[in-house]
Amino acid sequence: MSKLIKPTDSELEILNILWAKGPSTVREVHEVLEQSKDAGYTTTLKLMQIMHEKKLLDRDTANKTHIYKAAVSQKQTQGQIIQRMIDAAFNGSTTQLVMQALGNHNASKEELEQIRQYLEKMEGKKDE
Amino acid sequence: MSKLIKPTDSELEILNILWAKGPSTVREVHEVLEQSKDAGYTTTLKLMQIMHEKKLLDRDTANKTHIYKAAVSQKQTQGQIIQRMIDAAFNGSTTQLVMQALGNHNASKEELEQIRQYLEKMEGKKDE
DNA sequence: AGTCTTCTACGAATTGTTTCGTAAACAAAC
DNA sequence: GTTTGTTTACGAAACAATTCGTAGAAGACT
Repeated sequence: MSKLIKPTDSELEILNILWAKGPSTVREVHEVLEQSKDAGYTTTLKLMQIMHEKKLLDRDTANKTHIYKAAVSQKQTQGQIIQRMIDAAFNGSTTQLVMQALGNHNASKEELEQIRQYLEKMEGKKDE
Repeated sequence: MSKLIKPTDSELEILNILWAKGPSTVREVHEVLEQSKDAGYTTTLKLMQIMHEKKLLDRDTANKTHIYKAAVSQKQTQGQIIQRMIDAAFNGSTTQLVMQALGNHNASKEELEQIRQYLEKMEGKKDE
């Protein structure tokens, strides 16, 4: 049984920062956040405290300035978000999602090639 | 400029029903909804009224029993949902999303083949 | 020690979503 | 025409997410 991870959009922004930077203080996270959105410091603090309550973040309170880090893996979180979206908006069809994503986005030749190779690797696995 | 479509999860459930069934009454939608969740009739009604205010649904009030239909296309809605998710959870990389989706889900050989063909068609287009 | 800054904690206001009770309009059935 | 059932409209309650002001603790600076 694996835990249900359902971050809100704001929470996901914070998780992204922590995944990229590793363990950080509220101030460090806030400084990154400030670049893209307009929010006060205590707003970021409160959000991260709530995320800690929800077990999305771990924190080290040994020092006055607490250190937070993601308590959920990027991969697992992405997996669950995708799955929910496939169920909610794509009638459960991964294929539909993938095609929509590719068709929508005007991927570069390099990207398409990368995906094609990945696909072949997977098809190969099926033959074993 | 195309309109921003941001349905909540509940709203998306209703959109899915209307996309599948076409124009329907509140009761018809509610009866489908009831199968998967537990909500009163007036809850469904209110949701659909709000969706009409938000221009997610059109309605025909010629008769006492109103007829609702989706005012946004499935394709456009799916496209926007995917794009938001790519930006919010996949660092803007469609490739990352596609690989995660494929890797996660254990797609069947047929599905993989279908996607591979789609890919080739796209790569072909790039050469024109 | 006293001042200044930084940080956490708390609580409240705001906003948005979801839920449903109740009433009024309307139609159908008796 | 009065009862019964279905529908819409309205309003309010319950809940969750977001925002931020304020207070107090902790440390740094002189």
